[in-house]
Amino acid sequence: MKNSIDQLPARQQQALKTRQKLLQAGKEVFLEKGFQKATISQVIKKAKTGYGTAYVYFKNKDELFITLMEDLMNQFYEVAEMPFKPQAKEEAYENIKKQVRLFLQLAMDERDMMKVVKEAIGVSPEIEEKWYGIRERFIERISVDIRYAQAQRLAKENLDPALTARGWFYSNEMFMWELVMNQEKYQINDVIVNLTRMYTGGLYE
Amino acid sequence: MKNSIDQLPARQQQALKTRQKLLQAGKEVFLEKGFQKATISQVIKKAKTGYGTAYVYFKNKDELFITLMEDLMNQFYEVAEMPFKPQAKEEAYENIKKQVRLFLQLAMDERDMMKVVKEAIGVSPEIEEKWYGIRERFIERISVDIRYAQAQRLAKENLDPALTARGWFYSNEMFMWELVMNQEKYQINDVIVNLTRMYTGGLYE
DNA sequence: TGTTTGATTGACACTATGTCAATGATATAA
DNA sequence: TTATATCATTGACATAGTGTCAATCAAACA
Repeated sequence: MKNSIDQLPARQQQALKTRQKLLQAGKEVFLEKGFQKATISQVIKKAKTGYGTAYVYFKNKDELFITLMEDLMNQFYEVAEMPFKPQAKEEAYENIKKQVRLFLQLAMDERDMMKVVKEAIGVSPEIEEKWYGIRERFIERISVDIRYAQAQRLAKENLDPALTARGWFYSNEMFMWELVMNQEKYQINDVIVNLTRMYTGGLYE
Repeated sequence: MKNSIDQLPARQQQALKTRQKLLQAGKEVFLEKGFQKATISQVIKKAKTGYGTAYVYFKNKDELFITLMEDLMNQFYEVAEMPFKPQAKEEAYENIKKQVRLFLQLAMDERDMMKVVKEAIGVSPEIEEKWYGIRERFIERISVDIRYAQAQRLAKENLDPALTARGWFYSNEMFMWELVMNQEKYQINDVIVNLTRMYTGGLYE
């Protein structure tokens, strides 16, 4: 149990605690005010620290938010890495549906936070970059899956894996944001079924 | 020729001219600095007017930018309203390809401005709203097209027109932004062909 | 106990916004 | 022609946020 928090020197303990207070207060303020309207003053007030203290632990508002996002983003990375080795078209269809559901469900489980994330992506280049990392990870992974399906003669070979993966993820991502911002508008299941049908079979007879 | 600019009272002429100077200066500043880093001070300096003058003609930076966007947005509306009455699957495929090309081409022709638009969408709820208007117009129009194709027995009837239209537009939109931000990464033709193939025929055999 | 180290702090300099009372120039009326 | 009304123009001001830093305070150490 070396390095357990409660046997650190009291000074470092205190510092850790201050940092935690700032993170907790930050989360509350971001959820309440949104990203743009949240200010450092509101955070330090809620955390009961001095103004300068926030800047000791975080370079600025963006960095504070990125730290708060990290957990959530790691969960997305996990979904992106799901294995995919279908032996038949039907199995592929089911696998795909399952991954779409996990992706959308994760976003909906963290809906309040995801709303703030969306706002933050638009405002802060650093946070946008973080999200692009997730996106590219998904697309890379889906590309691999498509190449695998093509090798198995399940998928059409005249489609470019990278472009197809990208287009497919874009639809998923945008529906995700739509559901996050506008839960009531669509049934999550309808979205999944329609997306997957489109992807696997196309629109035309 | 009633109301032609040069027979208005000199005072109104002057006012019009001031407004134009602000718009021109605004465009230059936005293109040079981007949306967030553009300031009213930079604009009025370039327009050679007093600080307060900008606020006489525009409520704030957002309104000034929206005025500058208007032309461009109307061009998108025109693309959205393109007619679509295919008699056969091949004709549908060609029609769709044509519309995708117009959409992407318009964005690329106004690439510098579209970069700023993208940034502005993320920062300003009013501007985001404007873009959502365009998006919904496209989706509405595509939904109609899909229903038409379904009625003609060209398109699969087990797909929901509204959801399918939305998913399809999302792919197009996101590729558009990708091309705008990152021209060199993809060949515009490859994108069009792959998107259209996916949409009409799906990924799986 | 005295000294060093590092956590904490708020005042400060800076940058931007949006408002408004004053100014100046044009149109109108006498 | 002159007086007056109208309205475009203006920059100083109040406000609100950011990020920095020299000073302070308390724990660790010698």
